[in-house]
Amino acid sequence: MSPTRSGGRAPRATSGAVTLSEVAREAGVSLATASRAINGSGTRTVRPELRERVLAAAERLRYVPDANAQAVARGHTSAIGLVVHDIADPYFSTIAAGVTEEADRHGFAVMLANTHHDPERELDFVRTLHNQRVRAIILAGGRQDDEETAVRLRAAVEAYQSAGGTVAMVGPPVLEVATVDGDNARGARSLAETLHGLGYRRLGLLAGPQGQTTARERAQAFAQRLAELGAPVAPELVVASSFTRDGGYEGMRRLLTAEQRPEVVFAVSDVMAVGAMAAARDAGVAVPAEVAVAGFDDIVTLRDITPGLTTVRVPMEEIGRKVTALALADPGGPVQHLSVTSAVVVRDSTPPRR
Amino acid sequence: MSPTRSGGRAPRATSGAVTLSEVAREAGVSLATASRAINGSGTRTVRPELRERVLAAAERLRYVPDANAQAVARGHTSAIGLVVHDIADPYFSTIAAGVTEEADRHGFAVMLANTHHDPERELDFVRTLHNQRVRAIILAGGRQDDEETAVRLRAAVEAYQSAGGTVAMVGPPVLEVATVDGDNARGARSLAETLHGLGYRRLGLLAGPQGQTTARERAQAFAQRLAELGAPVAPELVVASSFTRDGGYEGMRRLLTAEQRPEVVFAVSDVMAVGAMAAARDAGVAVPAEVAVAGFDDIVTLRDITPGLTTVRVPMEEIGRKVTALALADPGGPVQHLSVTSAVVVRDSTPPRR
DNA sequence: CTGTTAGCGCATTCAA
DNA sequence: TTGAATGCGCTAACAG
Repeated sequence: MSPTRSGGRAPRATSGAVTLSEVAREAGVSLATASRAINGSGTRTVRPELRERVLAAAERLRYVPDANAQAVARGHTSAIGLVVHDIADPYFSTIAAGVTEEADRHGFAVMLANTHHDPERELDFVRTLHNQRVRAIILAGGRQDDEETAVRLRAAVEAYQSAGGTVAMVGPPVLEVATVDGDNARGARSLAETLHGLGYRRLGLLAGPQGQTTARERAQAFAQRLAELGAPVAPELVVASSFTRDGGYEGMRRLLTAEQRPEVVFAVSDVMAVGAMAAARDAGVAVPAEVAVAGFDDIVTLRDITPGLTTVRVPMEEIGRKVTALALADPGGPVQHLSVTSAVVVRDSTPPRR
Repeated sequence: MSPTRSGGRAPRATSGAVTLSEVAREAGVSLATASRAINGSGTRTVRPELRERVLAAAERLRYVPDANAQAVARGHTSAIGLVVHDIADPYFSTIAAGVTEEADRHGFAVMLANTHHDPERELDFVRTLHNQRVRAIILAGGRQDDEETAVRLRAAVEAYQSAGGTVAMVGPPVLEVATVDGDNARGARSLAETLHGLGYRRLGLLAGPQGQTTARERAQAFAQRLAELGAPVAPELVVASSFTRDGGYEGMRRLLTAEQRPEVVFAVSDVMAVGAMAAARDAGVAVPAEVAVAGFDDIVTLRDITPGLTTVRVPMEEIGRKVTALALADPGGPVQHLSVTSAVVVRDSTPPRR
């Protein structure tokens, strides 16, 4: 049985997968040598000739290493977890694109978890990802302030961390966890200044779900800056709703029934803004002639709508890349907090007033 | 050392993760019993009292099972892989939403792979997912006809399959692999009929990348049906381009320079249609007054644009759910081929003509 | 019903 | 440089 023989067909592995020891046997070397030849981690201590032989055998047998077994043996995996509220939402899917890209660069696989805005499922997923022993977990949704589950979530996160996992999230800096800030507060302030500068004085606010950090940050910073500028948002012109198209639609409907209609409405996300514009249209109120509209995010898919939507550009893909880089950074170092830069983009939906 | 004692703090696992044997010791039972108590797979053969004790110990120690070790021991994982061309594209992210939902129902984690339309990376990802030993791989992008890599991709897929993996894809039925058809051909034919019925006779076609099944299916069926109806698309009014907003933009620019401008332009995706509308706008050509536009997909985020975009609604989330169900179906059964139903949605971008 | 034991596929230490 | 042996965390026969 000369090991170098290669005429016959590859043996049919009845059990399905080919194992390293089969490769070793086929190559006529020991299991250890085969292991070293195939991944050569660290010290490459295997004679070229043997290495060739092993690689050839692996190729012939269509050997594919078993990442699970490697994980058990090595004590760590090559996967990270990504938790989003709604992968169908362009905001999150764009972040996801950045995450997969960066993870790819580092040779990591990405496990995707979609919570559908359910804190309970977010909790479950942290456990699931812990269970999968992912090297790091990225929490892309804004924190929810639901005290109920927040505490349990924190517990799950801590359990994961104390087991050696790294956590990174998108949002304002918090202790013990690396963060990438989306620059929401500053962006919202800038937008407030811009609208004020354009001449708007009576402003409406579709504030989104106030339990969510992202929405609240944007809404609060916006309102605060306006107050500083001497044009505070009237309480009856602030409406909370869900972070969706329908949330924007319903919110706008309510705003349009106010005794004094706002001159401009700021929706805390582009998706909501689109809903708001639809509501105005359905109500026979012209945008921007009768009511101007502004959003937040600068979703790519929405850059071509008419009238062009004034918004705050958030570099979502960059956020995804950065948060992944943090998640994969040396666990030894200090907890890092990065941020990106948002920028107001003025388009036709908010023409200069008076 | 009474096992029931519980006063002290949970032992600090210096190595990070808590193992099953630690739980067993803490509970004063054997490793096997702990294993049975915690997952009770199949026959639940453990006395309630002991079970309680084990569960309590696990809780106290914050034990989280190691899915990798379980995978090695059991011989299979509880994860599936999803390969998409571009997760930031609403088409794919919505399919992904359906996939995660269904996978979740079955207790499977989802590994996301984003190819960025690169066939080479698609190939790599199939290997990576094979390497991760995912139970099934879902190929969500349309097949590419690039002979070069197509052959290698098929080889990788076959290697994965012969190792026991299941493959399911979105697209027209092909051998050896479960498929869910997006009803592209029928949808495109219906749209052709609809536009013809509205009075359009000179039609333009933004055909997308002809190397991709999805785009080609839509374009071909559309053109063919129009030919049958006696209104064939003029060759100079067919332009191939990328499956993106910019592809639609550039394509439309070219169409607008034709000696005889088309009455209506069908872009094989909504995203392209939006680009096309932008191009018309930038060229000072009114939509739909001077040129009508139709798309395909009925992307949710684009349902509120003005003028409302006539399109073909594709139930992407349903596709995601179904293809996942197929991927997770009993591997023993015959290869299944499902399909979903698309439907033409007429909006303002294609008003009746003459 | 419970414990003992033998792997699962692979990495790695320790000798040779 | 190479091989034999050990162990990773867990499941699954196999005996009691």
